[in-house]
Amino acid sequence: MKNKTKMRETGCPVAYGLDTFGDRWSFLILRDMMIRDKKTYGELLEMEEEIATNVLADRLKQLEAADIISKVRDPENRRSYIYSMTAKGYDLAPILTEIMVWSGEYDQRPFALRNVPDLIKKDRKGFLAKISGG
Amino acid sequence: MKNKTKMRETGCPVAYGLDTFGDRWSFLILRDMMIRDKKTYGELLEMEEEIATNVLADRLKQLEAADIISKVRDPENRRSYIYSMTAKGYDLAPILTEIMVWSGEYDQRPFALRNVPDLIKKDRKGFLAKISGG
DNA sequence: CTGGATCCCAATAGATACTG
DNA sequence: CAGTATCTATTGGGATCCAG
Repeated sequence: MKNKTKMRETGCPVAYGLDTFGDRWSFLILRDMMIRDKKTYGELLEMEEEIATNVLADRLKQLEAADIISKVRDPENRRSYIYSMTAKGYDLAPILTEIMVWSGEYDQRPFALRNVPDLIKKDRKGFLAKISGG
Repeated sequence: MKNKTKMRETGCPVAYGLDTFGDRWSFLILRDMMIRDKKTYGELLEMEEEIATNVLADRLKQLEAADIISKVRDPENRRSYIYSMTAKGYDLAPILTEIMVWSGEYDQRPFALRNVPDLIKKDRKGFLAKISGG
C-alpha cells in the first residue's frame, strides 16, 4: 500500500471523505462493484479506463482497510478472491449517484453517455435501491 | 496549471466527474466557497487543512477552466479578485452534501464533527437550498 | 498590500515488466 | 489469477519571488 498520505484530522467530514476515497480511481472500482457487479481482481482489471495492476491492488487494499469492501477466498476456486461491498461501502451509493447525475448534466463531449443519468433522474430511489446492497 | 492528467474519454459519467474534481483538494475549496462563503484567494488559503499556495492556485485555475467557478476583479478593492460559484459549480452541492452525510455517519475518530451532518439529515433540502446558489 | 508564479525537492501515483 | 518490483512521471510542501 503506497498511499500513506496522512489523514487530515480537522474533524471536517468533507476532509475525511476525501482522505478516504478522494482520488481518480477509487470510485471507478466502486462503480464496477456496485453497478456492474464485479467481484474479482481480474474482472476489475478489465475496466475500460485501463487501471494499472499496482493501482488496482493498492486501492483494493485501501478500500479494505477503510472497511468499504471486504475480501474472502472464492470457495469454488481456491486461487481466487471474491471482493464485496460492506454496508459502509454501499452507503457510498448516494455519492456515486450524484456524481453520475452531475456529469450526465454537464459532460457535453460527443461520446458522453447520458442515458444512465437520465434513468437516475427518472427514478433516483429505484436506482439507489438497485445498487445499494447488491 | 500542473495537472495535465488526461481525461478518460470512455463516456462514463463517473470517470468524467473524477477527472474534473477527483482529488484531495478541489472539494475543500468548494466547501469553503459554498458553505463558508469565502470569496478570495487569501480567505481560501486560511483553510484549516493548510493548502499550499501553489496547490490552491492550480486548483482555482482548473475549477475555473471547468466552469465550476469564475473570477472577477473586486470593484471595491482593485488589487483583489472575487471568486464565485457558477451554476455548474452549485450543482455539485448534492455531492458535497452526500459526502458530509456519509462521513458524519462513519468517521468515528474522537475529533470528528458530526453536528453538521446531523443537521443535514434533519433537513437535507433546507441545507441544499442554503448552499445552492448562495 | 493581494494574488499569485516559480523553484526546489521530497513524496506519491502510475506504467510496465515480472513473479508466487 | 492476483498481485509485487522497479522505474518514471506527477503532485505537493515550503520558501521565495514578482506584478498590479
